[in-house]
Amino acid sequence: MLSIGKLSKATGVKVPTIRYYEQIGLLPEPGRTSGNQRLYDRPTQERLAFIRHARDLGFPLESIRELLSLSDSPDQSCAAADEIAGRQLAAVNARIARLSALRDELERMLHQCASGTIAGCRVIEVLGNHELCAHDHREVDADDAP
Amino acid sequence: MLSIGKLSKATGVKVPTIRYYEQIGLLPEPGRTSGNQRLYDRPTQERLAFIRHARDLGFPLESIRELLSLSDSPDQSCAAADEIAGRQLAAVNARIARLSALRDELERMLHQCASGTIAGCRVIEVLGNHELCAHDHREVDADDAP
DNA sequence: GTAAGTGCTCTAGCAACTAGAGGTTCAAGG
DNA sequence: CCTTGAACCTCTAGTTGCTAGAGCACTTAC
Repeated sequence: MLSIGKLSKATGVKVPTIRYYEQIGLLPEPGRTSGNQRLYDRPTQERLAFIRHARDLGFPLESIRELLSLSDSPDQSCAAADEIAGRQLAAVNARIARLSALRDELERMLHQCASGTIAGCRVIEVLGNHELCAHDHREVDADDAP
Repeated sequence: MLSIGKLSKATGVKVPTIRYYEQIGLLPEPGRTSGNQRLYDRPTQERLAFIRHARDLGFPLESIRELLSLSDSPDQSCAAADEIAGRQLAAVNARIARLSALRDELERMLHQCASGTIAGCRVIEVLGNHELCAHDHREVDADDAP
């Protein structure tokens, strides 16, 4: 049985994040010590490792919730799990495509800059005038800000 | 002079988003009609187009704020603008690298799946056990969920 | 004149956490 | 045994970049 701090070190998930996962029902409410501190058993540790790994792979928490409930019923077909992973793969590919277009545009912008004053700065100019762009990077869906 | 709806159509920025930009000080408070409705002039329309374009390129609003204040002082060196764009390029490249690793891992996971039951599902198995991964996709920084 | 459409303000919500306040409990050293 | 400091507790609020909805006022076209 592990305290929340030990569990955090063991899985690489921060302490407040673990409590957050409990709050939203991804992790079960753990047992407590007499002094009301959380105590985690092995299965919960594995569950958290699963969540952590899926998050590392970019799965949203809602998908992880589905995957967890699938892994709780081992006799079902794994088609559902494949579908979730496939969706995630498609999303990742779309984001890569989008970001590649952005990278090209940013590089173009930077290469054109003669390092003069703002008045002639290509960076500012291109941002102000979409006509100066090589391609259309607007009409894609998701947010990609860091 | 444009109403907020017309401005929205002209720039492709949604009406509530325009009001939000005003609220956080990215756009100046516009004039109003006698009936208290916003009226936008040409410079503000250009400013919004600039914001929109920079957002499309993934710049965070804080960087856009800096870029806007730079573009207001045309005699300065554009080194600062270059630096911001360079930071954004670095961030985009990092995200592309990260996402490429994730894509590889997801593809590996999916290819290995024999489409049987959950009990033998590689997707679930790999997620539960990081040892089964080809490489380390964890230690990178930003969040990449869609 | 009236009805549809557009505008107004305000509050609350989304993902997925993170940070802080203000207090309790545990573990190790003396 | 007692103290000290780290780790724990709950709760609220903030982050980013919007989006949705309630409940009104105004404008425009017929």
